[in-house]
Amino acid sequence: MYGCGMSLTHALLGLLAVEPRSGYELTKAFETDLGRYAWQAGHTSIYPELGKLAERGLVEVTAEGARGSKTYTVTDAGRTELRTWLMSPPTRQGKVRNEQVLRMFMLSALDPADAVVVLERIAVSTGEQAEVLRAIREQAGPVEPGPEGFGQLAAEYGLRQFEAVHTWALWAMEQLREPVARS
Amino acid sequence: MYGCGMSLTHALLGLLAVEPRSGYELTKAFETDLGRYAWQAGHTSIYPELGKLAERGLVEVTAEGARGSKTYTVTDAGRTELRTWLMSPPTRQGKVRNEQVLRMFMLSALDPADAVVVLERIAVSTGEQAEVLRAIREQAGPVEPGPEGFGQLAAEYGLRQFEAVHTWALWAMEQLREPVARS
DNA sequence: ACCATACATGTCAAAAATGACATGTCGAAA
DNA sequence: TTTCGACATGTCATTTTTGACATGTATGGT
Repeated sequence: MYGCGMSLTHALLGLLAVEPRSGYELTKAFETDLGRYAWQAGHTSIYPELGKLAERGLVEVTAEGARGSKTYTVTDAGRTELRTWLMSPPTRQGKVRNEQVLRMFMLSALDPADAVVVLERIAVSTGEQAEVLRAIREQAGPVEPGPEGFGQLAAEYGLRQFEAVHTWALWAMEQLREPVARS
Repeated sequence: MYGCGMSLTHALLGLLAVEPRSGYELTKAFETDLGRYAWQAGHTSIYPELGKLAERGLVEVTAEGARGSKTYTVTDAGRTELRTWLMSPPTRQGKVRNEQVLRMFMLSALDPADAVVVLERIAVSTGEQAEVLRAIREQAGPVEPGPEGFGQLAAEYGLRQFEAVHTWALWAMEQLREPVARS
């Protein structure tokens, strides 16, 4: 009976399924989009988890390089485990923790004037981040097959997410500024 | 020096700022939209946290009702703490953990045929959930001032989120089905 | 030769979260 | 009247996560 906090396990398995990497490289991956939108983790949880994964036979150390680096590769058992997780319908909804979204939900604790200030900041921030991703998309061109293509899928996901929050924030400000509509 | 996992603290403070509630009612609140999109927590973390909040003078027990229930009310200090948190610009990006989004990022570990199956499921699921929220919005009418109005803001946020993921999933399926565009 | 920086891995105590267990109340239906 | 389910609060051992600390290597600049 293994514990149920399997998400880090699968995040690691998923990254290694694309290509073998060292713990250090995996840590870097969590500092980009993956960690920003999907799942954050630091090296202090990644290294021990890699050890457990190796014990369970889901990954293997296939090379040791300079500066003591160890390259991990996913095994067949690991691939099976990952596919099972991805293909299984999410029975109970997965864990969700997002501090930014929490702030939005807590807006009701502010008076409307303060809420508008916070919404304004959200609108600016998401607008900028969407702009960055749009620029990246232009450079990349059409979606190609293979791992890079999948990366573009994730980037597009992030872009649409930011755009949605951006327009929502603008809409919400409008609602708060406009006094209640009279009949 | 208090720990830095302050999000549950502020979630509780924010809920109590709208109206006084018991631990049980707060737990229920985390089982709805708040827990689904923003921050999940069970009663086993809520009750101890309420105790700590009371110790720090941020909330008070203002009534004890039937079946041993205790109604907590936020104090002035609690309101100040909450406002400080909400109005402070998010210096380093907040913690993010979302199992669903993680699955989307890990799609690259599947072959395109399997990925399309998963995307299909996401599209159906988000489409349904968006439909539910749209129905709720129709019943509720225009956004009004006060706490209910803010609740509508959060609902609209959820709706737009689902719509964005829905159209993204459809788009992504299109990309995967269509073989690479020839020049 | 020295130094800063990025590379690279780890431990460990403390804090936080989870799941299992435990206890008891109140109202309504059978 | 008894039993069921919702109400209501809690503990506790285990697991998970974090932040601080610790160690050492290769590279490029000065």
